[in-house]
Amino acid sequence: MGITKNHIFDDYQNETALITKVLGHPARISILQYISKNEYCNCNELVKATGLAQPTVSQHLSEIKRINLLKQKHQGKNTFYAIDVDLWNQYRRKINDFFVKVQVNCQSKS
Amino acid sequence: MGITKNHIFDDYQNETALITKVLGHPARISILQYISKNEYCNCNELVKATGLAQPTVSQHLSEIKRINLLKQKHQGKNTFYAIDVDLWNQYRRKINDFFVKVQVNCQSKS
DNA sequence: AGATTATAACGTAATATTACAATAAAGATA
DNA sequence: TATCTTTATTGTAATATTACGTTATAATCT
Repeated sequence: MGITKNHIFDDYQNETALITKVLGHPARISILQYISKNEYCNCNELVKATGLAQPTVSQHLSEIKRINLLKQKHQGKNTFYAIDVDLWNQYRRKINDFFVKVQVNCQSKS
Repeated sequence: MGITKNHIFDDYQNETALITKVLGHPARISILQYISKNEYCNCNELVKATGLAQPTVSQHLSEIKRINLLKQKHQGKNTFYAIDVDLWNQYRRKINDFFVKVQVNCQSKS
């Protein structure tokens, strides 16, 4: 149906999947790389960096905002973006922990 | 268009996105958790564990196979699944490195 | 004021994803 | 052989995603 049955999974599974889903597109990987190297860049820079049209970049930024990873500063007509490093680090630990847990489970069998 | 422009991104970006994309669904998180705890389980067990229909589980297994994370043993009518722990560990490092790189970039600015 | 710039929002086409019923295939069992 | 079991495949409906043209909004510049 194209619709995910989130209700049959637990919070941990849904949250883990949501974070990885947001990272699951090369444009968003590219955008995150660029913002990390150019703190408080604007949308136009990201358009140039990714090679995508402005509305497309804007849409990807919205996806990244869905998990609150972006800090925004408005200055005149510009909007500047930066990564929320604390949250980024939390997500890093969360995803890495998932990997480690699965790995430990596997290894306790062999 | 629903079609990702992979060609405008580099291999690193595409690979990172592909791994996270595969993890980006709660059913696949659930499946990986279950297989890790029950090495060489079969499809029926996963159907029970996830609460999804058998063809849906089969489809999710295919997605996970796309990045070669599953080892299969055929025994009679059964197919048993296990996680390729070495590859899993490689992917863990790859994704964690991405997180760390972005984080380091961010922190070198502040 | 009128033009320009930056970004978000809207609309929409093309494609992808999710989910499952029905079926197929292949081995096991009665 | 006929039936049952297990899993993959096919087909399909519903929904989501990706991408971008167009438009709206808001600020800046001439």
